[in-house]
Amino acid sequence: MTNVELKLEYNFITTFVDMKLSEFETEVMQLFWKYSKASAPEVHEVISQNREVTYSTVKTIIDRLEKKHALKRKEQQGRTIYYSAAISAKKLRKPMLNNFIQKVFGGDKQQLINHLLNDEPLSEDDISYLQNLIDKQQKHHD
Amino acid sequence: MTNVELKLEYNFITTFVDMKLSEFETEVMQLFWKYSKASAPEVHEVISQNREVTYSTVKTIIDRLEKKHALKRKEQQGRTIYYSAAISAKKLRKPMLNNFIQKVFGGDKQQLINHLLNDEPLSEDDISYLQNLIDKQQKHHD
DNA sequence: TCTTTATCTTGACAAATGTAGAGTTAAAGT
DNA sequence: ACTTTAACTCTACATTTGTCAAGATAAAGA
Repeated sequence: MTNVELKLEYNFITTFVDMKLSEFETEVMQLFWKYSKASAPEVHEVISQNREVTYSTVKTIIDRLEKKHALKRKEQQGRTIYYSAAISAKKLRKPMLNNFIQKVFGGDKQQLINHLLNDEPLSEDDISYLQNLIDKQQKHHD
Repeated sequence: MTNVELKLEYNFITTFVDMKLSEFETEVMQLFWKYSKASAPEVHEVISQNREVTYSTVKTIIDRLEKKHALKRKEQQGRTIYYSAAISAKKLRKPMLNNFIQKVFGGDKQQLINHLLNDEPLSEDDISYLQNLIDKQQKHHD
């Protein structure tokens, strides 16, 4: 997937770390950005609503995310470990989006915007949201 | 990466085929969408402008794309085989984008639009371009 | 306290992916 | 015709990824 350059600060020493998440790992991260904390059984529960997958599989993904320092243990209740995101959505999404544009749209951001707005139907909600964004930007120009 | 459902038509028989391209494979496809035909040495040449990679590696990727029916042999000049895309950019991008939104933005398209448009300030040109698109879409809803 | 149950840990494996060396062979150059 | 070169084919391999079963173990319930 994407190679995320993460800048970590260990008491005044700045280090660069590369984080690379797989598709499944990225999918799981969504939940931690949404809910701030979650346990493996909970994640399993949610993912299971979409497709068939065992607890073991989900837990393995979570373990790998922990090893990659994308998740950290937050607290424990009984035997249950609660994890939380150790890296923000924004930090990950930015390089991932750039990589996606590079690989799938040949680096042409406009193409992506085009595709998004022309080839996929926008809901009325999407449209008013977009209108709003534009209006805001418009102000900066006046 | 993404699972692309491709509808192929073999003399009146419609078949569904799943196509799954890796990141590198997707990257290589860009060139074939851009140039309509290219040889392995040419692709190698272009990719090499960005990173270190041997001809062998590139050729392997092309072979795999051929096996997946994403590329087809178009013509031969001497020993050199020229390939061309056997699937359109649009067909591939659509499911890939959807998958990306799902996995990276938790299915929230507006988040993506937000990222795209707020990342950098829009030029007046961008704005009028967008306004135009919106107006067009708006019509579909009325 | 003893049993049941839920959660975790460990180890494993096939398939996909990125990577490339070695060897073959057909063109091209001399 | 002979040699050189460029492109191809084939094989291989380490790593990553998705997947899970089996076993250990702690908490909860009887």
